[in-house]
Amino acid sequence: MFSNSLKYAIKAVLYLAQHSCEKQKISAKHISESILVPHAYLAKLLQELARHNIISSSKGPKGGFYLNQENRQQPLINLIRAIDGQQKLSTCVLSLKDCDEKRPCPLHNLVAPSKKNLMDSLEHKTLAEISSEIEKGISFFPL
Amino acid sequence: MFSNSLKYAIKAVLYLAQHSCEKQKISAKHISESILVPHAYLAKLLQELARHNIISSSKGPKGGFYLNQENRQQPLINLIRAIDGQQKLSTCVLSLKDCDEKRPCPLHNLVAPSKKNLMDSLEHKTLAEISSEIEKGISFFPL
DNA sequence: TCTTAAATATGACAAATATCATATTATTAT
DNA sequence: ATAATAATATGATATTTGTCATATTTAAGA
Ligand code: FES
Ligand code: FES
Repeated sequence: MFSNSLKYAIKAVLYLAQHSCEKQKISAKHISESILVPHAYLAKLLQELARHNIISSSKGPKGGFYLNQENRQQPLINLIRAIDGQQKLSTCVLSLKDCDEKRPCPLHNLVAPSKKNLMDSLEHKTLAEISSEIEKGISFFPL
Repeated sequence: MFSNSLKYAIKAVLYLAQHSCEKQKISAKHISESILVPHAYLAKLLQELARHNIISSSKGPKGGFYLNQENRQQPLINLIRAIDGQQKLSTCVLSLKDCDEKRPCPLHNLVAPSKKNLMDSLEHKTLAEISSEIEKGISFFPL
């Protein structure tokens, strides 16, 4: 459902949401060891996320990656789009040209409701909200 | 969302649902030309589907692939499992070991309802039903 | 029984994704 | 200023997925 890269990216960002702030930046190495993801690979993903302004970064000693307030207020879908690209989730499941309510493909009516539901969720849930649910014990993020 | 292989397989099976029966078998070559899928690749997929009893086949002249009554009564999920394997749809979106309502991962509550909804749909909709909707003009299957 | 049409089995090749490595650049602190 | 730290840019390798090709087996029909 989600690519490997995306899973890693989500884990890393959630880790940052919980352990970083403007004053407490975290290195790619530290993150990779914490969430058990190959560090060279994660570094690349983090760079991509920083480039898309999903996360923040600063170079040099005491530098690292972190989430600022603006980052935290973004919906999860932004992260997904940054890693997997724009279209992945929005195209027809059979890759037909125009996925259209007027001319639905044989699977459209079957999957469209679930998909719309999922998209709405991803569109509205912010990183801050997800992080807060972990803190409240509503969800669990094992490392 | 669905792999390329799966999309091709679904198209081929829907084509068979509409154009084949025990007395009217269709060759891989004919199918591949009709649904515009590379024929060597499709042949492999069709063989895999036949092996899993999603579709029927017979060798030799006048042979080919087709759907019998039993094939048509199967839910779409069987086809998906035959091509993409058992686990793809059932695992945690973050690949955590036990996706559990008791200990939901940070994305579980967000995606689980949509996923459950989709799984239920795929579990209950038969190939016959999908095919019938195309015939009734409820959905469209452009070739 | 022989030819032919088709699936089946197997494997080679290509492209995309995932993984690893390294040289460069920027920033902090001494 | 200089040394150390950490991101950035770039690219190499490995694995998976997608694509293509071919030899073998089975069954129909002449
Ligand atoms: S037309 Fe295929 S999913 Fe909408
Ligand atoms: S625990 Fe991750 S999706 Fe259920």
